[in-house]
This record gives sequence, structure tokens and C-alpha cells, in this order.
Amino acid sequence: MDAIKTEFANTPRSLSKKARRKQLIEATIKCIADNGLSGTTMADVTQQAGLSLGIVNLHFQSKEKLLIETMRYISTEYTDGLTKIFNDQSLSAEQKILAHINFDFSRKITDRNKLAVWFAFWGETKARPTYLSICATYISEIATNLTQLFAHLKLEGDYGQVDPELVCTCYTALSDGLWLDLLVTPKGLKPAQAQDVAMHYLATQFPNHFKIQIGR
Amino acid sequence: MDAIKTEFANTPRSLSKKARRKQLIEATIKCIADNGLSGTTMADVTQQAGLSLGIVNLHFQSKEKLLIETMRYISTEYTDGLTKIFNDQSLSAEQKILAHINFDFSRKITDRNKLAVWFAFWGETKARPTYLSICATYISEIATNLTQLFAHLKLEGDYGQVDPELVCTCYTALSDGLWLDLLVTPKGLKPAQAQDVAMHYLATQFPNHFKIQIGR
DNA sequence: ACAGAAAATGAATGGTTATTCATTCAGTTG
DNA sequence: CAACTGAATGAATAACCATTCATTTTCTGT
Repeated sequence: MDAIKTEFANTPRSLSKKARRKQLIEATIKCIADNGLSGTTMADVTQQAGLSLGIVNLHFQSKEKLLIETMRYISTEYTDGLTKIFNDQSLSAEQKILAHINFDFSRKITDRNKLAVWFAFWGETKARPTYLSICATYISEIATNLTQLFAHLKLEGDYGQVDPELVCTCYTALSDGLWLDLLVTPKGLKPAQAQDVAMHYLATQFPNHFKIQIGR
Repeated sequence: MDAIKTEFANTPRSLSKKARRKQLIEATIKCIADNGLSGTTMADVTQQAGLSLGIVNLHFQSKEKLLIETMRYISTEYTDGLTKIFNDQSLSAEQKILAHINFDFSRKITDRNKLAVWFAFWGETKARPTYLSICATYISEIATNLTQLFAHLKLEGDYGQVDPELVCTCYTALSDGLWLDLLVTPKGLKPAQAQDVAMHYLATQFPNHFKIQIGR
């Protein structure tokens, strides 16, 4: 908790509104990972951020809004990363898929603190329509792009049997499930190995493009 | 909430301790699905069960213990179902895998109330060692059995390249990820379609045993 | 350097919630 | 049927926690 404090300490007040909000959101992520969603209090969050109790209400009005912004923060971080890859004109479809899978299992994304937050929010989607609608947006956006990439690969190679939409659904689910693995069995799979598992699936669909990793 | 009340109403007091605990656990599942883990109160749970406020502490000592027993309940229900399949002497390895996948996407298991509970607890595993250790037990138990089945299939068919452990990891993650799909996009995939997606993966590994469903 | 604006503080407040336990109630036994 | 046993009740309690806002601190423009 000292780390976060010092990171921002040199500019105690002059921090822009946006940066202070980010600081509070990141403190929230840490707290949810450490205490669970049900165990996260305003006192925890503000202490984690090294600030005073009232600061969250000043910047977010309420705890509920802080949580919604936290969910939006992690899903935006994720979709922005993927969108950047998808829009990169210098990459081929194959390279985009490789970059996608690489991103899915990067340090930034498979950080267990963030994974804990993802699952905590997913567990509440049935209860809170706002959470569900945030999910709905990013899911369809990613699926459209990814399906398109798989369709492109299908044309390139000799993959008559491949159903791009099915592969997209399957890959996405696989990726989510591997995240769960990384969250609940930290002594088990490592991110790089999880990535190999995902790649192994893609290799079954596009054997001319992707090869199965041996040394896992 | 009336439904649950009347289900137990004909024997208001004479219910065994075990049955009353089950009733309270099932009320807890409904409450977590409806209000989220963070929004579930003792008043909610007891009202859902049609009983009085003090009843949870009488049967479970504390809310925390009720939650732990709730998690144990859903994971036991799941592992018991799978263990029964695995120990069924009348089934071949192939039939056991079919029964396994069938169970994974059965109504009982893909009930969105229960899925919400799974994800809520997974989201708290990093914060609560007790939850994590409950996960650890069922995960390794299932993985051992399932890997064994895949190894058996590998011997039966001509599957030189197949790595049973990898297939187990991949199938398990895929199944978990499809559960997420069923939870957060209820208007999207239906359980039967999710099952087809899972089957599609198994067909890539064991094409002589499993065929891809066309009419999904 | 000073005034005004903006940001941050944290004690106080009020609503919520888990837990307790004296009392009530239902089932059982002799 | 009366005394007994243990389950169930729910009002009372005590702890907790989100939010408020008067006050303090820092920044900015002149």
C-alpha cells in the first residue's frame, strides 16, 4: 500500500481529476482481490489509495458508481488492447490472431488481481443489470472482430469444414476458462502454458497456420 | 418465495436438521443469484426460506459458515454427479465422456442461479483461503478421472498425437468458459448449443469416437 | 504575496445488518 | 394429558459502514 502512495506522492493535489479517479479505481481492484467484493469497504479503498475517507464520494458520488467505473475500467483496458490489434493495418489476419492470443495471456491481463475482479463482477451480473449491459457491449464487439479474422483465415487456407463463428465462441470460452484456471490454481498453469493450451485449440482448426507447441 | 415456503410447509418443525440446512442453503443460492454475494443479507435468506431471522445462526453458527456450506453444496452436487458416472461399471470410456459432457450442460448444472453462485465464489477465492481450498479438492479429483478417460480413448483409437492431460485442461476450461457464456448472455447460447461447442472440441481430438453436430 | 477557487480531509451521522437470547411453540414420552 | 425437550421466533443489541459537510490545505491567477 506504500507503493501506491509513493507512486503518486510527488504531486499530492495537482493530480488531474482523471488521474485521481484512476488511482482510486486501481486501489479498488487491489481491495476486491484482497477482500472480495463483499468485503470491500470505502475505508479499505481510500486507505489503499493513501487518501482520506471522503475522497470516493467526491470523485464518484457513491460506492456503487465507483464499482461500475471499476468494471468499465478493466473491460475498457481489455477491449482497447484488442481493438488496437484489430485495427493495426500492418498486421495480417494470422498475425492479428497471434497478437490477440498473446494479449489474452499477457501479464497485464492475467494479473490475478484483475482476474479476481472479472469473476467477482461476473458473479453479480445476474443481480445487477448495469454490470450485465457492460458485459454485453464488449462481448459482441470482440466476437464480431474475432469471427471476421477466423473467416479470413478460412479463406486463406484450405479449411472447408471450419465454422468461424463456432471457433470464435469456442476460443472465447476457452480463454475465459483458462483465466479461471490461472485465478484458482495459481500453483498450476502459468500464463504461458495457458496460452499454449489456447494455441493447441487454434492449431486443430487452422493447422496450416498454427503449430502445436511441444515443450509445454 | 411462496413456492419454497409451501414445499416445506406441511412439516414445519419436524424437518430433520439436515433437511432444514438444505432448505437454507437453497434459499442462499436464490438470494446470491438475485442480489449478488455482496447484497445477500441474513434477512433476505431467512425470508426466502420462509423462516425467521435467527434460524441461520441456529443451524450454521454464522453467515460465513452458511456461505462456505453453500459453496460446498454446489461443488459436492457437481462432483457427486461426475463421480457416479466415472464409477459406473456398465459404461465404456466413450460413454462416460458422453455422460460427463451431458451432465456438464444439463439443466441441473446450468441453472443460472447456480452459475451465478459459482462465479460469485470464484471471484472471492483469492480473498478467502477456505473457498480456494474447496476448489482445489474438486478440481484435482475431476482432472484425474477425466484425464484417465481420455487416456483410455487414446489407446482405443488411433490417436498418436493426443495428449490426455492437455485435452483434460482444455475441455475443463472450455466447459467453464461456456458456463460463463450461459450466465452473462442468456439471450445467446442455450445449454444444448454450448454442449455442441464442447463436443466440437472433443471431435477434433477423437474424430473416430465423436462426430461434429451439424444442426446447431 | 494575496485572494479566491478547488481539492481533500475526517469527525459526525444515520441507516443497515449480523448476532444474541429470552420467550414461544410443536412434537414426544411416560 | 402433563411434563419435557429441542426447534423456531423476532425484538433488542452492538458493530459496521456509506455518506455528508464544515473545515483545512493546496493550487492558480493576478
